[in-house]
Amino acid sequence: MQSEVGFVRHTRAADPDVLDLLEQFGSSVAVAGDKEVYRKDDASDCCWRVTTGCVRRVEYLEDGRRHVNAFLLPGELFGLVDAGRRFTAEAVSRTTLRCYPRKAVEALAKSNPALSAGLGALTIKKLHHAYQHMVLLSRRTAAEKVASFLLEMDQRIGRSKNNALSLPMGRADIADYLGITKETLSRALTEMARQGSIILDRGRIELHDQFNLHELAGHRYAERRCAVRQQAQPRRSVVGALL
Amino acid sequence: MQSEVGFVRHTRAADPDVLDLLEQFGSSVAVAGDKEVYRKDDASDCCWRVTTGCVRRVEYLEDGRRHVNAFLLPGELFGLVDAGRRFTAEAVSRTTLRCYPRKAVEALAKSNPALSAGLGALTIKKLHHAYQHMVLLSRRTAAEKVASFLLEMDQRIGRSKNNALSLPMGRADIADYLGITKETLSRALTEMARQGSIILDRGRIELHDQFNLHELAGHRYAERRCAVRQQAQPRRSVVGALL
DNA sequence: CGGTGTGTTGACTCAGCTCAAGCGTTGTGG
DNA sequence: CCACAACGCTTGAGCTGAGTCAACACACCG
Repeated sequence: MQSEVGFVRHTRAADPDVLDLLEQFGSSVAVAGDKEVYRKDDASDCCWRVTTGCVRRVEYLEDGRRHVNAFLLPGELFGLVDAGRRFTAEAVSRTTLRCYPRKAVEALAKSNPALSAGLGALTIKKLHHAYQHMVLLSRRTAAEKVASFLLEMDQRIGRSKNNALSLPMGRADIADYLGITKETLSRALTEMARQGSIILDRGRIELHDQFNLHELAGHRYAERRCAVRQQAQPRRSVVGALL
Repeated sequence: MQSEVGFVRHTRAADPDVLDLLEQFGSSVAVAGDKEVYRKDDASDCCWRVTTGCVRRVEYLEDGRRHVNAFLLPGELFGLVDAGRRFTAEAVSRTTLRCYPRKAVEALAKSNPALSAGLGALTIKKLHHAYQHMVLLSRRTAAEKVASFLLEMDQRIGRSKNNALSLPMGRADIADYLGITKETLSRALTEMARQGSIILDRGRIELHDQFNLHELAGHRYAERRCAVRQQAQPRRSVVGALL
C-alpha cells in the first residue's frame, strides 16, 4: 500500500520528522485495551499520536453492525481530520499516546509551512488509502481481502526476528475492517495455512509464501514492489478523446 | 452528505468562490460520453472542474471487475488529489469541463491562503465522504445502499420542477458505485416503487416518500439536516425511537 | 422497420452469513 | 497449584442475500 512514496519497512509514519515538531505541546496518556480514546460527538480539542499499541477507529450502525475504518499504529497521527468526531477511537489493547491540543497544532501549522505541508500530505495519503480500501470492500472476495490485509499489515508493522507477523488486533476487529465476519476470516486463514501460504502460530502469522499471497490478493506481482518501474512511463493523454 | 457546512440545495461545490480564482488559467474542453478525461498512469499535468454533465472516476481490476469511486457533478473539481493517477476518469455522458494546469494551480495556492485553505477543506470533505462510503459498502444491505444513493444524489443534484430526480448516470455505473450488480439495483428500485417510496418514470425517479427512504437508508431521522422541509408522515413514534 | 443499447424480470447458484458447538489459553480465586 | 470460568478462535451445518445467466421489453435511431 502507498508504495509510491518509497515506503520502507519499519518506517512508522509518513514523515516522523515533521510530526516531531508537535512534541513541544505533547503530553503522554495511557489507555487500557477496549477503552475509548475519544467518542463520537466529543469535543475535538486534541489529536493524538500513537506511541505503542494500536488504536481502531470505529463506526457503529444503529443495530450494532460495526465498521473499523482504520487501525492506527505507532508513529501515526489521528484525531485531526476527524474533527467532526463522526467516529469513535478505541484502544485495541493497552496503548500509550502523545496528546496534542488542536489549537496549538493548527497555530503552528499556520506559521510553519513544512508542518502544514506534511499534514496535507498525510491527509492525501489517507484519502488514497480510503479509495483503495473502497475497492477492496466492494469488489474483492473474502480471500482477496484477507490476503491484502496480511500484506498491508506486514508493510506497516514489519515482522519480528522470527519472521512472523504479530497482529495487535483480534479477529473481530480485522473482520470489521474488511467487511466480513470473523468466521469467514477464520476460514480464509485456515485455508491459506492449508495451502502453505501462511503458517498460523497462535498469535503470530508467518507469511510463508509472499508471492502466492500477492496472487491471492489479486495484485499482479510486477505491479508491486518497485515504485521506480511504475512511474517510468507517464503516458501522455488522451487528446483524442477531447473534442 | 457533508451537511455540517450548511449544505444548500443546488449549491454546486464546497466553495465556488474560491475555486473561481482558478478561472484565469482555465480552458474549456468537451468530452463525449464514455470517453476518458484522463487515464490511469497518465501524466498529471492538469486538473478539471465540471461545467455540465457528469464524470465517473473508475478503478478497474485485472479481471474486469470495476469500482466507481466518485461521480463528479457540475461545479466539482477533480484530478488534483489523484495526482498519482491511480484511477481513470470518464465522462458519463457528453460533458464540458474547464481544464487548469496543475503547476499554475499549485503556484497560486502557495501564494493565496484562501485558495490553499479551500483546497484543503475540499480534500477533507472528500475524505469524510470516503469514510462514509466505506461503511455503506461494507456493512449496508443492497436496499440501504440504493436508498442512500438516491438521497445523496437528491442532495447533490437537486430535482427539476416536476419534483423528480433525473440521474445523469446509468444503472451499471450506479451499481459499481454501490458495490452491487445492476440486476440487484434494478430489483431494489422496483421494490421501492412497489412500496410507494419512489416513482419510476423512465429516466427520472421521483422520491415520493423521503421519510421512508431515510428509514430504508438506515439513517436516524434526527440526524438529517433538512428535517424542516420534509413534512412528516409520522408513521410511527419517531421520538420514541430516538430515546 | 430491424438493430442496438439499456433496463427489468425470472430461475437458479453460491459465497458468505448465522447459529451453535468445541477447544485452547488465559486469568482468577480457593 | 489446580479447577473452572471466560474469552477468543476455529469448525460444522444449514440458510439466504445477492450474484449469474438468460430472456424479454422497451426506447431510440439510422
